[in-house]
Amino acid sequence: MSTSSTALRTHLCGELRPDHIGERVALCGWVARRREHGEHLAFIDLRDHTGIVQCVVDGGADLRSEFVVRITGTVRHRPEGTVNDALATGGVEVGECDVEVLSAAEPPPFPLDERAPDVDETIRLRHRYLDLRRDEMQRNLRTRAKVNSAIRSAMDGQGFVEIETPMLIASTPEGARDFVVPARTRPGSFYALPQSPQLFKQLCMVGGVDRYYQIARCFRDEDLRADRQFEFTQLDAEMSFADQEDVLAAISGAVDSVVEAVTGGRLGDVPRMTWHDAMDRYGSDKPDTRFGLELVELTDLFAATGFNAFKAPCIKGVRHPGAAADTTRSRLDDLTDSAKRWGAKGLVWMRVEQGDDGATVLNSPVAKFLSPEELDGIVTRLGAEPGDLCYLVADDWHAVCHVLGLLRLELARPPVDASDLHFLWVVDFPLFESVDEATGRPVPAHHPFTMPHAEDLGLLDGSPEQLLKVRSQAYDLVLNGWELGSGSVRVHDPAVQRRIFELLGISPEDAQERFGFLLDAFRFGAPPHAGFAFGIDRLVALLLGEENIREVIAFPKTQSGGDPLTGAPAEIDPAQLEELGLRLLPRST
RNA sequence: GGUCCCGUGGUGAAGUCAGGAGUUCACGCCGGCCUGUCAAGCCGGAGGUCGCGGGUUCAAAUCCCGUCGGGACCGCCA
Repeated sequence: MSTSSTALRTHLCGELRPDHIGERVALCGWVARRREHGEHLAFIDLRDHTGIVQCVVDGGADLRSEFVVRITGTVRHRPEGTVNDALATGGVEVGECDVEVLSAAEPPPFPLDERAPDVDETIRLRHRYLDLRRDEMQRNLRTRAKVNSAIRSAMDGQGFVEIETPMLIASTPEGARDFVVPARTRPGSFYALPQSPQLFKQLCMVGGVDRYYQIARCFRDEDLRADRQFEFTQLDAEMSFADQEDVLAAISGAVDSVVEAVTGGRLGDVPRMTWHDAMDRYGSDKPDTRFGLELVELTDLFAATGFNAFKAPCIKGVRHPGAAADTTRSRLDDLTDSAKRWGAKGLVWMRVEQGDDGATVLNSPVAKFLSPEELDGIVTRLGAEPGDLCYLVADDWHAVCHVLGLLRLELARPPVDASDLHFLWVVDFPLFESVDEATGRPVPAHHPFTMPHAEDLGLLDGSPEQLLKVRSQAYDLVLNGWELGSGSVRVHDPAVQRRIFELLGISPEDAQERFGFLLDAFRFGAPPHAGFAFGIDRLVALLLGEENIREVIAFPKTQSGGDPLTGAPAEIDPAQLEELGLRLLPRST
């Protein structure tokens, strides 16, 4: 069946070309623009999802913006000198038009053209059905559909089976805050919406599925961001009898298909970096490797320093080449404030200048507290040259990396750019991200079913310091500083699982209570398995050069979680509450 | 939980720092003119509780407090 012709139309607006000249066509669409020249002539730009074509109405036309019309006419050459190269259809026009109004329309509340991105986003969202008519949004929706399609064929081709897992599941206290749904049939009980299909996909492995995937909607009740919505979509996958390499290869295959479908290019070999390197050099577990400004280790230079602020377990620096001239003092003060908000005790900045004797000197409020050797060391280690600005932070390793990592982004992060894609696997995540000072227990970096590195298993019985050295078989996919997704090899050995639960302070009773169904399943023969999930909203946004995933979601929510179109979230009828056995607390003021 | 920015006819902006008549610009809208335009053009017109509430002041879009809405970020997101 043709994708163009229907009962009401023979062609789509954007597909008319000189090849069609002479054909009598019927087009349907919206009046994008009209140029009326009195009662004798009018130009109507007719728009559908494929584009715009100019229709010439002799005798004028009483149409308004966004009227839905059916225009029947003849495709013809544009007269000499009136070809419009800005339009794909600009070589032709539709003449001898009969116009039938299918729906009249009120004037749109905002311009549906290239000016729309400047419009208050609330207004766009309140009238999202109008926003979606725009080229850019049509492109985004269709690219997203193409991505889903590419993912499905890539996963199908690799032997993965698409399985739908439930949306109404039991809440587990780990991870993000759950969205919760009251259970009418069991008052006082609640379902939760899945943060991910994690446990179900592992059950699929026990169920002999071998390779599972799902384009899965996930829900997390945490604060929203440019790259985070309450509900988002992941490619979720799991493989049996597989290790990390198998998973990376399979996911790379899917991402490669996506990149090819969207850009025509190929993914190529995705570089890898250990988590420790990522933190050490970029101050982030999702480093944006499109630009330099790497963190430079300086700790040893200050082993015997007299400067109290630098008597710290870790000191690192960042060099911002050539930034001295256009970085004002007030900007430096702002950066210092930011660094403090990010958790630093302070931020040391140094302007690199050329001294009278030609030597490189550091101009900084703290320079007088540092020895010549220390200053020389900074210059040498950072490779500082006159005109540069250098920033130093002293604290423990985590804090230094974190603050300089954020500073690095603040100083030099390039805008989203679809033509400059730096994919990166971050591997060897630690099993535990920290040790809780109050309880002395390690805090898991991933979920508690993450398999440690085989050679680090012995450290599980060691000191807290040794525990923090345990690497896990967990890995993230990063693109231009956005975490696209993560995965791990799962624990399938009951002894290892018991030990990890024990370390985390999860008693056998707790474990049974929370994940009993999974542990039970594992008792009946669990294959070694590993998996991954990546966020499709984020991937599509970055591939399209969008700074915000709302641009690739048909009906997204605002930062406060509202939908200006439907008014969600909304109060519900007291009768509904009654039926659910719920009563509202008085609002706190 | 926190930091910062924004809110002015339907839309986008200027005006706010430094208080003085709802002032201005562009688009859109309505009417008129117009036979080759393409963000058509020309002429005329309508349209605003300056988000909301309170305070200061002779006087508030402008200053102060609060609040609502939007955005970016930190925390949070196993």
